[in-house]
Amino acid sequence: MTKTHQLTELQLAILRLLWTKGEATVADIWDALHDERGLAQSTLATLLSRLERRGVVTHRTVARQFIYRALITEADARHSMVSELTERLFEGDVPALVSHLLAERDISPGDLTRIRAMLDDAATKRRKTP
Amino acid sequence: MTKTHQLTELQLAILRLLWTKGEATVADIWDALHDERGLAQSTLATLLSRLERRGVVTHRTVARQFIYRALITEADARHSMVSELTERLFEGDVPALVSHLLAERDISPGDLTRIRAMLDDAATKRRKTP
DNA sequence: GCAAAACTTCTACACGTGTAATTCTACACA
DNA sequence: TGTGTAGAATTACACGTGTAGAAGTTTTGC
Repeated sequence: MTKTHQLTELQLAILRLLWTKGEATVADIWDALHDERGLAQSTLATLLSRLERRGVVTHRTVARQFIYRALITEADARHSMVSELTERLFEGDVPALVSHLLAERDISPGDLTRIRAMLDDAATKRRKTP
Repeated sequence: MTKTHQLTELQLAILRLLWTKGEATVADIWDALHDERGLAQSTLATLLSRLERRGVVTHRTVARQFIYRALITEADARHSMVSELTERLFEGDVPALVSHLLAERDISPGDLTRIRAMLDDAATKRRKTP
């Protein structure tokens, strides 16, 4: 999965369902999404088949019903989208992105603590697994 | 500047020039970009006028030549794009994004040090400016 | 056996983006 | 005064995405 996957909000909403459910039919996805989004089933069917053409999902057929499944993991998606953003906006400079995150007000003191803990953890792991 | 600006790579390339130069004509931008991208001036003119329609740039006219200037700052762009990504991919959980960054190993030990220093700095500033 | 239900597939349209040729316009120079 | 030219405006097309109605197909309930 070396390719870079740029995914829109709606595409991610669909993928999130597939990631949590493992597999889902168009009807399943419609059930989950149509309340807040009010989309037609045919809309979702179109989206799914386009995602399949892109190699992001696949399906098997059971009783002539399509059961979709993601071909990329959430980590794949996160990795390619975060890398892309870091590249585009911070010339690949990860600390610059972190700095931006810290400078923005949308991070609480508790978040700071959590981040520090992760940092310690990461440093420890580094030492053990070089 | 509350609106959310999603910008593509090419749009950002143009904006970066405007941010560093302050102002630029289509020809200026063409000079800077056409080597690696090989774009026609009319392409850039189209892009600029679309960005102007979106309120991202503006221009003044001097000797019937358009001199463009960005209406949003680099910080604006970073803020809206990073927020968008954090929302889309991490349900707004900033530490989760940082965690991802740390786990993804495209970060060197030196980066870890830099990040820790920034963290200390941020914590200090917090205490002073609550 | 036939009609309704359940799915998939086809077709269509609007909008943003990348891309650029062509046309329009106004000024400067001969 | 006429014309070349520089730059802007117009027009065009392909592609991805969101959106969905319509049409086709297979099952199944009566």
